[in-house]
Amino acid sequence: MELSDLQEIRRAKAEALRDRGIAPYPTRAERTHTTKAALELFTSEEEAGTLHDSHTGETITLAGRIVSFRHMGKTVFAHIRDGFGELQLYIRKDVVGEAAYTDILKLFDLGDFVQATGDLFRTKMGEISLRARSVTMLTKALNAPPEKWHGLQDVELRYRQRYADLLANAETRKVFATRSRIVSAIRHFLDDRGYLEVETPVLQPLYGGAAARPFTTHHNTLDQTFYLRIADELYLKRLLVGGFERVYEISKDFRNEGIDRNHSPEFTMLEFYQAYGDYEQMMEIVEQLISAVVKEVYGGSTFVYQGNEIDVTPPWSRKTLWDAIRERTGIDYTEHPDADDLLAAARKAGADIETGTVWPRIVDELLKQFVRPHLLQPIFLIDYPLELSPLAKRKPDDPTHVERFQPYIGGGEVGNAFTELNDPMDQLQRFIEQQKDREAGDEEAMPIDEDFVNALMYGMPPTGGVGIGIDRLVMLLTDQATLRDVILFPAMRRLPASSTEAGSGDDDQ
RNA sequence: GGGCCUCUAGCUCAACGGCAGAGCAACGGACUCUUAAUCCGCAGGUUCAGGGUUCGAAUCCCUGGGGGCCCA
Repeated sequence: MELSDLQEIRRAKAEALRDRGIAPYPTRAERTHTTKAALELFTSEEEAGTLHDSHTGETITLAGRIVSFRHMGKTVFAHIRDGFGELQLYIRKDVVGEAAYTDILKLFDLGDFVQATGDLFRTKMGEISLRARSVTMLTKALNAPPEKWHGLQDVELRYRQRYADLLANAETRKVFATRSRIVSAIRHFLDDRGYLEVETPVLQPLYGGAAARPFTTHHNTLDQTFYLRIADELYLKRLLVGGFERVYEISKDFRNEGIDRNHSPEFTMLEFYQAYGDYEQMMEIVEQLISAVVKEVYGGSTFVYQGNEIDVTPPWSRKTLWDAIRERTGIDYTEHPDADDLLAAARKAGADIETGTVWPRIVDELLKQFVRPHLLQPIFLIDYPLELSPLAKRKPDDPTHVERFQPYIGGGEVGNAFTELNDPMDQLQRFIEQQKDREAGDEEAMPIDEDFVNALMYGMPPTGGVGIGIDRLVMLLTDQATLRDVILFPAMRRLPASSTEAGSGDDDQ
């Protein structure tokens, strides 16, 4: 790996430190205070009137990255940033000593991690600062940070080198900190309600639980094909057969499909299941869950997504899929049980759908093209056609539809839920129907999972289940337009060999 | 998979057929309360790659690569 001129200059500075017996990468830091704790210390002493000659009496040590550096002759002002904030260092030649001062001037750069010891005071401009008695190197950075005012703008670099994006752009740091709070709030919500967090296989001998194409891999010792899970559903339901009443899992799922602003091949899913529940109860829980999360992030029940104010106060409105499609297109899909017939009606209404599309997918397209864009405020679309939902239980009064709902917020689908199908023979029949779709060329149709049917034969209690796409929820709550902006390291095409030193050509097949 | 856009110094961006430039960062210097510090000086390029058109290409055309947006 060849160093650029700028990197070479910094490497030489690290060497210069070493030559003088100073470690450019010392093993340990001796921080006594975070920047946040230091600011609090000063403010509380100031308020209590215990400052000595307007300085704190206590000597403290801060550690952080140099993010600004202003040299004024025999004085340097610099800001360091740690994980809690920033604080200004005031470094005087007559305080730190001539040799150390020269080191700081000549050998320290923007981006380096340093440690500074001294006491706190306010500058003439009123900024709480550390009057440094010593400043020492913690980590010599060889790469200069991106431009200080504009940050890192290049989207490709922001994704490929997220570390540079994070260190340059406060907004990016904020998005991912919020993401963490969201996930944490979800766990608290479910833990408080007696849900057990579990872990089910990522590598599955048979995939299922959703309509999608899987990633396929191979276990050498077993000499067997495994699939990366596309959903957790069938394993979590097996746990209800085993007697757990409430379980949830927050996990990475993988779907081998295109990448766009709403799809990532690797994404995070929350699924939770509740024995003796049904979709009515699950709707109430979803409303409460989302409200709790919004409250955690925004402190209230409203937020703005892409310019639209959204209010998640329960109860959310509910509308059958049948009504929603009829209202927007005038099409009553129950009057068109034949795919060709429904396709003709859909096209007449202005839908753009390929010839040969199977009936359930036509209904899905009508939903996507005509209904979804209007669903800004939270709403549950309920009662989907049986053909669209092979794992959901039929409505008692209408066996052509199932008890299923999808929550929509901000024009996007954030989840999927049903009263779970627990009749093993019905489930087997649905799998068989899926198999027919598969053979007809629908690559996303589910394979038959006989072990799952066997589990249901032991009996799964009436159950309500929900899946929520965490990434899409985070998009909404951080006002991001692209899924990639809420995923730390989004999947990218590998760069041509020279820069990545890619392993032996593994891109054939 | 298709259409459109994009790739220039470490970073942020100009130059759009006629000498490849600025700001930040760097490097040398002045400055002991600065806040995108200021001031003086200096250096920095395979203009994504390859080919073509042209007296002359970062610029126009073709092929390929990376990325983005829209569509499927």
